[in-house]
Amino acid sequence: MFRGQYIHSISKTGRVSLPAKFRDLLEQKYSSNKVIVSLFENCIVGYPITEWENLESKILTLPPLKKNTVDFERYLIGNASECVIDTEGRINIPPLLRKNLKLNQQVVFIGILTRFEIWNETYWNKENKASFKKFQKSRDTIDGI
Amino acid sequence: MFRGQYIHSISKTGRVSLPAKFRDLLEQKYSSNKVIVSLFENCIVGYPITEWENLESKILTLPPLKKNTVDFERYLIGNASECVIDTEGRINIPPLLRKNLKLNQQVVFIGILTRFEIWNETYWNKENKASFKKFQKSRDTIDGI
DNA sequence: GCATAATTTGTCATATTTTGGCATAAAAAG
DNA sequence: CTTTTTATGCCAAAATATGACAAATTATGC
Repeated sequence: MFRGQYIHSISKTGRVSLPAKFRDLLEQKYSSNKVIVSLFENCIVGYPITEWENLESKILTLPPLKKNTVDFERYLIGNASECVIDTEGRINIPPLLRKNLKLNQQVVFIGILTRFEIWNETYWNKENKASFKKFQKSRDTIDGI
Repeated sequence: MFRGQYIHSISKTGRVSLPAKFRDLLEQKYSSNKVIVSLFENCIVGYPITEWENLESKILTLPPLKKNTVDFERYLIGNASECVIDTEGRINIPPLLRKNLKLNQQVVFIGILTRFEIWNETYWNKENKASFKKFQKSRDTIDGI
């Protein structure tokens, strides 16, 4: 499972190292050197390819031309990109995602079970403050825990 | 699967490079250098031939003289056109589609699983702003995901 | 039906971007 | 403190996007 927070540098071309623990997990649990990244709220989400394909196969069962489906797909798939992890453990974040989220200099990786997020450091500091309030609300309304 | 966004230039004659990832997919998964393009909402949709034929065979099961069917067919099929991908990876967008959507200078490609879209950049920038809101609505209302 | 003009297509050339991999700095582990 | 692992700057090589132009095709007028 992905867990924890890590701060890394991102290059001008959008290249960034994955945290070593994430790489180990991808290699050992998922036997894969690929992840899919997409846009989600104010950050990037990254999924191991098998986890992402699960999601896609569900999406493929939706009626493909209905407005609701297209709106959903256009955002989540339209912002997605397959990233190959190179021999140095790095991936490239596509230009438009980078621009959108102002990813330059320092970014924060956050592991969340089957996925991870990548934040602009400044955005993350803000979000993290708001995060506690959101958590307080959700803990009481969430089902099954 | 088609995924992600790419900005490309379109020439005065309507010639435009497909994103390299799209070309690779067409070659490897679909073994084809042809796509079908048509009009959809405020953009062009492009399909690999086999995916398009899937769609057509579904359409052929509809009651052929019902108003709803004819309206649907006239638009989607009536605007469709086959495009051959040249050795440099480019296609030609037919003049009427180009005119209709004001495709000149910069266009945006958006990959959506089995198909892709081509937008006038300015239109897309507008739509993209609305897109996140639409996503927010659809993510909570869509079934099974 | 033929000659000319207009448009489209094929191919080359090149600027730009992306990728691969070495080398070193920084951090972590022993 | 030493060794190992990890992160990242750097540069050469490869891939990509696209302008330019000649050849081929299509359209138009006589």
